Amino acid sequence: MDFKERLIEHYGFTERDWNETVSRYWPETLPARSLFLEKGKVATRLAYLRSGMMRSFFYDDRANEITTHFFKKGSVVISMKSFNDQVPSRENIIAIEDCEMDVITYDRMQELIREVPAWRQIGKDVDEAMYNSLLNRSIQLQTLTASERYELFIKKHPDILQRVALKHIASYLGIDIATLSRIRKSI
Amino acid sequence: MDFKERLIEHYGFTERDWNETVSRYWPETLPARSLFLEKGKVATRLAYLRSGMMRSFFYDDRANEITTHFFKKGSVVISMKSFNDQVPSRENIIAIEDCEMDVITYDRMQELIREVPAWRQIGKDVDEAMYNSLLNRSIQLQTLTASERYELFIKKHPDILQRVALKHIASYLGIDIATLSRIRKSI
DNA sequence: AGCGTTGTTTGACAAAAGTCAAAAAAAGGG
DNA sequence: CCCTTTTTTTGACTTTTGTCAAACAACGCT
Repeated sequence: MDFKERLIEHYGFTERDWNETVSRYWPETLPARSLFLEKGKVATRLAYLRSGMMRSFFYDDRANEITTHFFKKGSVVISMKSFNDQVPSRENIIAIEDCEMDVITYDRMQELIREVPAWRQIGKDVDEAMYNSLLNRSIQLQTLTASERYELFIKKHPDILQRVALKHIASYLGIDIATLSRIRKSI
Repeated sequence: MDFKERLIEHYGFTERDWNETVSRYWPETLPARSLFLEKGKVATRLAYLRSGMMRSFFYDDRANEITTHFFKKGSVVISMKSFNDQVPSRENIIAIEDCEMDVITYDRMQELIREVPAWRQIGKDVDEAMYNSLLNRSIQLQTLTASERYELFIKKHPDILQRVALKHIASYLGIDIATLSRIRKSI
């Protein structure tokens, strides 16, 4: 089911709603290793990721990159706090691979919500999905050992494993890269 | 600043808005060690905690209680997913001390949002505050050692430390109770 | 106040995870 | 394709954290 069908089925979109929507999004590409959002800047845009992969990260006190999220094809790329409140972002979002996306600005999104009220609900649902995934993640960090976290990760995200540097997965899981390497050998 | 003043100042409440609001909340008390919300049940209520303290928790595979959140005086007691989506809760919420609260049901809240649209924004703001606190928490679990997590916790929540069993703080921080006891001795 | 229950500390030990440094492997760019 | 840079693996070692069991302390209830 593609995006349009989902909007019609889930949110009762009419043909007009769809036209109001597509007229405010535009396609963009982002080459691998370039930033979608930079720390300190306000997130003015949100993207629907058609292909490729991104990750969000920040630097800890020793200047290590700490990865906080992976964005896969079909998901919404957003820094929730920065976009929703229009405040400077604390994290960077960077393309891991060449990406194709549909982009909308904050202002256009506000317009769209006025024109197509269902978008308010969609926004809420996106926020909620991100909250739930964060809740799962934090429970895992709280209760599982390093190898349990890794095994769960490869079970749930075999696709990410194939395409992302192990050091990013290690930092995402809160494991030292050398330790992760040994965990992988022992499985 | 009390609750009414905050609503007037922050959300532009009128006298009428305030009356619509208070008519839908009612005071309730909950004695220490009794449940505000039970796992498996739909969260039909939300509470503003006037006094006392609560915590949310679930059981892991070895039947240990895993504490996921502490609710202090002045905060909103809610199981976000269960209340917002009206689905069965995965967690319990229990009073740690005798609690006084102002309670509203999901249905009344929907009414209130229709009568006083600012409540939609308040709901969003509450959700967002919970998201941000969860994000901080998960970054801490991801990047800090057990003792760093504990030291940060006592710095940010000295009040909780005084009033809550250490084993709940230990499980909240993802630390074994014996290890926490040794960390405390070493500080 | 007394008693049973629950929570906390401690010791001895084991397991898990991190550190540092070097070597090996893989990836990126001309 | 080669060279440089980055990433991953590995070894030797240290530190951190967990486990189990027992002793001790605090708490809740009658």
